[in-house]
Amino acid sequence: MIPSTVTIKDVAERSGVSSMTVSRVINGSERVRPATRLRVERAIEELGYVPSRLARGLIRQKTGTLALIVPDVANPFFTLVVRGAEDVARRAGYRMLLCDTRADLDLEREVIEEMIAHRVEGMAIAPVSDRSRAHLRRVAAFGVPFVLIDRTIPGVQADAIVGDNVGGARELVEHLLRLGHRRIGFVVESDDVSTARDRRAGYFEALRRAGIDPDERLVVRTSADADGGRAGMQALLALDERPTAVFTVNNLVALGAIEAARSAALDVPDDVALVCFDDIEYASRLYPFLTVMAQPAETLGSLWTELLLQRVEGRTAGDHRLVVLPAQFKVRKSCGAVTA
Amino acid sequence: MIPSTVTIKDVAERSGVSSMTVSRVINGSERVRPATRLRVERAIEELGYVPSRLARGLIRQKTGTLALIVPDVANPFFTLVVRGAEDVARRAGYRMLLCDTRADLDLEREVIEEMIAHRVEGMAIAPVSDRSRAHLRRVAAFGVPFVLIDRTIPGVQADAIVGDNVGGARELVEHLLRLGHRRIGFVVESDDVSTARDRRAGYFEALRRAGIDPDERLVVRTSADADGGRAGMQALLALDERPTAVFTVNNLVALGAIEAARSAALDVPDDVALVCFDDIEYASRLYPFLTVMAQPAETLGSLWTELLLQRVEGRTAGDHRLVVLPAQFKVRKSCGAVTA
DNA sequence: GGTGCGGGTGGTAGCGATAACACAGTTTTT
DNA sequence: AAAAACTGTGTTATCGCTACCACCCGCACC
Repeated sequence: MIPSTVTIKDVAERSGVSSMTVSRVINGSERVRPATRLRVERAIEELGYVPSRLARGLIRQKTGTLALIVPDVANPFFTLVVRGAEDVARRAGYRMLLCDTRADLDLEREVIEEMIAHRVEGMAIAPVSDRSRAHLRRVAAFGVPFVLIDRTIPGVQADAIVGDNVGGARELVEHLLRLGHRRIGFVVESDDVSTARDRRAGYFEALRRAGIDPDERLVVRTSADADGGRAGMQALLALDERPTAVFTVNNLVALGAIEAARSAALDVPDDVALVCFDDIEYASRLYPFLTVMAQPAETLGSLWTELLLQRVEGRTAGDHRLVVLPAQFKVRKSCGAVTA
Repeated sequence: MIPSTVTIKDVAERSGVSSMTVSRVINGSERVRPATRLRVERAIEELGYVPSRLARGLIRQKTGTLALIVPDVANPFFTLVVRGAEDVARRAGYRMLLCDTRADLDLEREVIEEMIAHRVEGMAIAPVSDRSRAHLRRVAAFGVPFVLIDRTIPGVQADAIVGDNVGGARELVEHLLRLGHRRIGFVVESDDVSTARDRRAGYFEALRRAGIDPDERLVVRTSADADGGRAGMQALLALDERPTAVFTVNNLVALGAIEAARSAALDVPDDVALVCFDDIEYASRLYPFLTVMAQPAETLGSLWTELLLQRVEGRTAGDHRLVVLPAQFKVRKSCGAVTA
């Protein structure tokens, strides 16, 4: 046990050549006589030699690893991002270090530092909030290419891939307006996350276009999870004039909102209509009643490698690009027409 | 840009000491005069130096990384495993390389090879099937400690953490029996996955204890995803004497089964009762009608590091341990009593 | 005033791989 | 036939860091 790792020298010795020749065989160089190559390959086989990426990385100054940093891997949206990212990274010959920041700024700083120490060749980051700016500047200062995913940050120059938050939100709200809703609640997280900001903008834009004077009391700010959704919905239902429809900033918030509505003995969509951003794949199959603006999460996860590798390999030196992926509107039954 | 990475020598030069002293400062050695330490720390700060884990790993023969290899990160069960694993790995001072094998044996072999090349200090593997045996032998031969999670493999000596599949399945089926069901269908994947084998054993055990002669036609073998569930349910519904209740091997299969039942204009649980292994967190909140045997996925993901690190750090040299986590029975409404 | 000791620091040699060059032997070119 | 080009291989010098040992210094001790 613990066979003190076979090195290139062991292989060289066993096959009676220098380690350079072994290196050439490993790397598929042409400049090796077939007979020699065969001897080396047999020695590799017999010894079970696997070249160390550590050593190779040190001399080549490339580790072959990328980092993906997200606020919550268990969020169904990011789960798909992760799968898309892992897949393309591997196809491109890279391994992926996954970090979950738990939406914690300090933890984010810490893991970013660790990824720098690991000399990852690039990072994809869904930042916690605008306050992640300092962390990203550090990454940039260190010369590590990175791509923002899902969320942008004002003042941070970088390639970014996001969904169409303004347009998507507007479309969802316009859908509710077409159904006759006039008092539309909005449950949203803090404004220092770009997605929240943009969806808020879309919400107001839709109302303005419809000539509706927005009522600030209908906009509730909470945390971006199910607990927040529950609290937000409760707040909306407690209003004197409660909304007939509610737009929640994402899927988890929607879940909490539905639970709160049920607790108040209200039915979705009969008593209160509901729409949200992001789909919940499995839940939607079981309960196909939630109207959502589904983002192409897996695509979002798979595109970043392309952008990143263009930077890494120096194929793109120009301006930073913002890729906005169109969201897909899925009308289901969570928003009946106003009947009252 | 590309500030050609600051090295320990740059720091040494700037602070007027040797790189050994800088190394001592980085590693918190006592043997450094406070004044010197201060000078070095300032230089580190000014240059933005971050020590390379590559170089350190090469000399220390430790990379500080672990690998987690699962068949599908987007499966809600594994998603939780991933989160649990990432969390404890980081707390223990390790980074985590995540690999998704897509339940593909060839891909599994490939990623395992890559993880060996990366010199991870340990792996947690949810193997594709019993045919992963060869891959694990390779890992063992290389002296890399590993833990099996969720699935065991006959003949592979290793620490393992799994749910109580036999007991859980038996309990689910016994629940159906208590409700009066006698013809209980079982939709399961191939027998070369230990979870399927064990749940099958639990299914038969429950029937046997109840004195029921099992009908092999009620056991349908398909793939372990929603498509398989759909096909499996269709097959069961096409029987002359169709089952009044169905047990599916996991949550995704259950989703497909429900869809198939609906397509056949049958209601769950009124026309056919349904139970399954694994919960679907978000779906269950939205549609709280599925009776399941929930496994402590996140715990399963977090325990492995403990087992693994005991091996890595040589704290445990003894026999391999099998940790069986009790499953949690969640009775919801997907299994009404037999009314016909 | 040697000897011993421990604190603080530096020198040197690698970890395992590859880049860059060197070089002998063979083949092609002029 | 000499020069040029190519083939196949080895030598050497790192990559960035740390293990290991050497060393110098000041102070206590006998």
